[in-house]
Amino acid sequence: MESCSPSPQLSLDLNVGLSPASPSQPPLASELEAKLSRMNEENKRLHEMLNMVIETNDKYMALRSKIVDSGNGFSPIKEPQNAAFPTKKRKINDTSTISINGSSSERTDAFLQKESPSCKSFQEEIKPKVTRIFLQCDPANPSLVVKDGYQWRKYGQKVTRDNPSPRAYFKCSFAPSCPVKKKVQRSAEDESVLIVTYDGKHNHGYPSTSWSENNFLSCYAGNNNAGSDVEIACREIQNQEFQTILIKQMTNFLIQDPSFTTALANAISEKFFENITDV
DNA sequence: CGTTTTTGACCAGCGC
DNA sequence: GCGCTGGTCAAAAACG
Repeated sequence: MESCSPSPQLSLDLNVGLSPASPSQPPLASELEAKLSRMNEENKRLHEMLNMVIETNDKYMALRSKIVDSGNGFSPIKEPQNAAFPTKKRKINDTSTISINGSSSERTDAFLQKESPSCKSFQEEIKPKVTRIFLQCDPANPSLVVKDGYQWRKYGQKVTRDNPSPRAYFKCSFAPSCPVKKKVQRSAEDESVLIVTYDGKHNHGYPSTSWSENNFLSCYAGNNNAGSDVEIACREIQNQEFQTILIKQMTNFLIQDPSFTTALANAISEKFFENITDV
């Protein structure tokens, strides 16, 4: 995953050790090892970034539930009755929702508003135990396999009432005692969107391999060119524009959540009044 | 031959 | 209690 290295450093490193007189000479083993170690470092870095995003999300969820618990005038909003997650029969666990889209933030926002009109990404009474992720994937590919770095064993598939696309059920098979399950289903409204619901928490470390992470990233970037998707995805993540979009998208989630903005306003005004009363 | 996937059957929760 | 539905089980098939 050489393209995942920070680009200025990469362009320098690639020329190290290459003799100008023999440009066609194959790279030395030491160079390959160096590249491999750089790739591993980059994988770690990306994984840390992913964890940071998840952590930030969890912190927000915890903050929100505290605000709701304290009776600040926020009422939990029920899960919308949408096609992918009907609520008629089963109690749906509180979920956090993360949308991952490599191409367009507007598209994801529009989808979320369409898919979950009342939730608009974070408007639910939420515990971090269940996480829902929206993935942009190739609609022509019928596979419900989402490579996210963990090992999953499929144990069931079911066509649900309100969605013609089957829902696949997976258990984490990396550790025999790991209780984590996930459900994968295409959105009834947009077949290019996979809805992945993670249930539970892994009781083992992240089985980090460059291959699995690369595959997750290739799906993450929503790119269909199998041969070069990893490189393109890595380039996209390194791309400042991509990171800007990611930050914008996270900011939009928070801004669009009226509960969050109200809570923020309350917190600011509280602090403001504290200062006034202190004087 | 071990692992994974498929798929029909079964179970449990919920509304009526 | 009954029927509907989502979730899980487990045997058979497929795969590497």
